[in-house]
Amino acid sequence: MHSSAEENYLKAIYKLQEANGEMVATSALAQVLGIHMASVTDMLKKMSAKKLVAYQKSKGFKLTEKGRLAAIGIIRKHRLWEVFLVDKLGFRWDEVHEIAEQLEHIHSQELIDKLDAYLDFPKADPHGDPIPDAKGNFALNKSVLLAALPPGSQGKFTGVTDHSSAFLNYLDKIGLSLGDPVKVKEVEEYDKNYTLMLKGKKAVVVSFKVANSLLISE
Amino acid sequence: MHSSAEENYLKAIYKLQEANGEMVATSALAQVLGIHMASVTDMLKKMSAKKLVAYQKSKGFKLTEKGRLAAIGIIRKHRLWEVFLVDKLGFRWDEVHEIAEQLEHIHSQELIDKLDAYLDFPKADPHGDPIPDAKGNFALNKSVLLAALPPGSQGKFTGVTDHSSAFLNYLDKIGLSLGDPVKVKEVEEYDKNYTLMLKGKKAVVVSFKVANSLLISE
DNA sequence: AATAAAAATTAGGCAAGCCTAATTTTGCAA
DNA sequence: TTGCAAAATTAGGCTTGCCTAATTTTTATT
Repeated sequence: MHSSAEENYLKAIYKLQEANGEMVATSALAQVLGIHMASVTDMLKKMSAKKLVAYQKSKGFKLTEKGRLAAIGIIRKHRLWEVFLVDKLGFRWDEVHEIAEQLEHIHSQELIDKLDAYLDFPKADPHGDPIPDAKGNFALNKSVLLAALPPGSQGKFTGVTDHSSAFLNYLDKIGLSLGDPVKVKEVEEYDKNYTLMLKGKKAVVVSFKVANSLLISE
Repeated sequence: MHSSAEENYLKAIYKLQEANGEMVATSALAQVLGIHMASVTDMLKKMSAKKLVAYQKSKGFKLTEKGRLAAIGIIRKHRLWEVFLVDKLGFRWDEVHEIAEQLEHIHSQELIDKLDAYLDFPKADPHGDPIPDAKGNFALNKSVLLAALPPGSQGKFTGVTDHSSAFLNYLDKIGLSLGDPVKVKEVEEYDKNYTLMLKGKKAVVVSFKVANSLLISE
């Protein structure tokens, strides 16, 4: 079994690879984990020895297949627990991240299998992030950033790329929830503000920063 | 916040005090925690500095009020999670201890409050052990050991003092479940075997060892 | 190619929690 | 009361995962 520290490295490396391509730098990892580079070098040496990551001289490192599967397992646990916290316990979507960060390190395959079944095999967490199945496969979601859509486009709001409480609360405030239909009415050239039509013909104007944090599908 | 190691000490000390009276010995703690005495001495020095336990020269040590409340909080979490695992996820009563040992160390007061409400404020865990409320109070249960009852007595089976899988599975096998009525039909003087009448007029003969692990109320 | 800045690694340390071995303290029996 | 055994503590060490400071390697710029 892996330690919590190792699991946090695995998750962080996985996410960095997702976001920035193949190879991950020591400095990038240090930054997202909030620790010093020397510590990262240390830990990666140990994780290399365990065949969880592979170095490539002066190019960085990446997860091995073993490491990738372990990382997906942790992400699966995190997201299932988030669903539990919101759907069953009644937490708000901006409150669950820290608790799930702890729960994701509980070691019991049977627990996760039963939790998954209890939640009725959800495909996404409360922020729209996809949940891999027990075999590590994601039901692929072909969402795009709202900021990439031209005026006139429409679709369904299915995820966020900014998971901060501040952002999630902002969405609550303008009345935008996961699954809602969204139409891009107008894009102001000058400041890139987006005018959106929401459910119930409600028009809202959001900044590019916001448009760049919303994922749209369909 | 306390570390998992500290929490395990707190829980162990609490249980030893419950079972054997006030003062707890280094050796007893080392034994139940499965570690060496020197390690216990180390840790207790640290926990003393934090005012979680109080030494009494050459008499042993005991929990301070602060330590007692912390211990009860951990026991509360452990038992609530056990209820969740059995009632919601469908685990058997002999399977939940190890998983709850991990879950009890999750730090979030709000999580426990919501879990408690979600489970409808249970008063006992799947083994009949009482669950303290949010203020640390146990709804007192005045159960007695079956082995202390004379022939002819009857009551309800409300708890066990042996939590091993082997014992719990044995109870399943003879068809005895928490809450069932039990009557002591006969006690054999020679070998102290107990003949019990269970639900549906089923008679079973159990050893003294078994009678000594069953708690009866009412 | 020279060199400065950025990235990475090495070296040495620290706290938590455990260990073994050695020593001291305590308690009980003769 | 002595003396031995059990209990407890001290001393020194180890691993994990982090730290700072110093050094080396890489990369980018001129």
